[in-house]
Amino acid sequence: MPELPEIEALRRYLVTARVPGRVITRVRADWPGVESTVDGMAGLSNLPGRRIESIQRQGKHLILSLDRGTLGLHMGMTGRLVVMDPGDEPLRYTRYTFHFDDERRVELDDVRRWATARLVESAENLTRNLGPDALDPGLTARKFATLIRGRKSVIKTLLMDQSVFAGVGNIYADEALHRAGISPARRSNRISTTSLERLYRAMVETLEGAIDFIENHPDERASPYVVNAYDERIRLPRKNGAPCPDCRGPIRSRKFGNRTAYYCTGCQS
DNA sequence: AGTACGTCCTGATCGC
DNA sequence: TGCGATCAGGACGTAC
Repeated sequence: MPELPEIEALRRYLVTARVPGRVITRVRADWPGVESTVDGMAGLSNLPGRRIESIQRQGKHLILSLDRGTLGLHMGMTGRLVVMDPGDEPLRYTRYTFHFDDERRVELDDVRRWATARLVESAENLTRNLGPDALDPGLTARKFATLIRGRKSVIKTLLMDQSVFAGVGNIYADEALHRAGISPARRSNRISTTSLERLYRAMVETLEGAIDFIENHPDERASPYVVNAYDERIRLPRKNGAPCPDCRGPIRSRKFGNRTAYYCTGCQS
C-alpha cells in the first residue's frame, strides 16, 4: 500500500535524517538467489564510493541522485526504509543494507520481496513510462480532465495507470472516487468535465490529507503503511457490507482486472 | 487501446 | 482449535 503519500513521507524522512550528503561505503544484499532474480543487482555492487546528492519522488518511485548515476527505489507492496545506527538490530526482512560513511545504514526491509533497487545512468531510465506526478503543480484540473477524457477505460483502472499520471494506487483511487461521488465502473470518456475536475480536487485532497496525517504521526514516517493502513487517512471501509461513512449504506466491492474496488452504490454513480 | 489474468511473495484472514 | 484455501497488492508480461 505504499502509494504517493507514503512514499512522500518516506522521502521527507530520509531528508530529515540527512541521508543526502552521505557516501555509500558498502551494500549488502540478503536475498536468496539474488543474482538471478533481482534486476540491477550487478549495478548495486557499483554503489560504494558514490555520494547521495538529493532525493526526489515521482509517483511511487524514490529517485536518489548520486554524484554519478541515479539510485531508484520502489517499495512494491510492503517495502520500507529505515535509517539505523550502528548498534541497532537488523530488521526482520531486510533485503538490502546500504552502509554510509558516518557509520549509519539504511535497511530496505520487505516481507514480500517486491521492492526494487536499481542503479541506473539517469532518472530518465526510471521515469520513462511514468506520467506526471499526481501532485505535480503543472497537472491542473483541466489537464487532468483532458488526460482522462482521451481514454476509454474504466475510471478506476485509469486512476491507477502509472503511465497516465503517477502515484495513485488501489486504496487512494477508491478514496478519491468516493469523495468525488463517482462510480469506479464509469467509462472515463463518459464523465463530464465538471465531474472530472471534482475528481481531480478529490484526488489532490485525498493525497495531501494523507501526507498531512503522516506528518502529524512521526512514528509512522519510516514505515507509514505498516502500522495500520486503514487509519484516519482512509474514510471508506474496505469491507463488504460495512457502512458508508456518508450515507450509512452498505459498501460493495467489485473487481476490475485483478484489483478490488470498494465503493458505495448510494453515493457513487 | 482496453481488459483479463498469471506471476512474483508471504502473512493475515477466512471458511469449515 | 486446526488447517487448507484464499486474499491482498504494484508492476510487468502475455494473450485476446
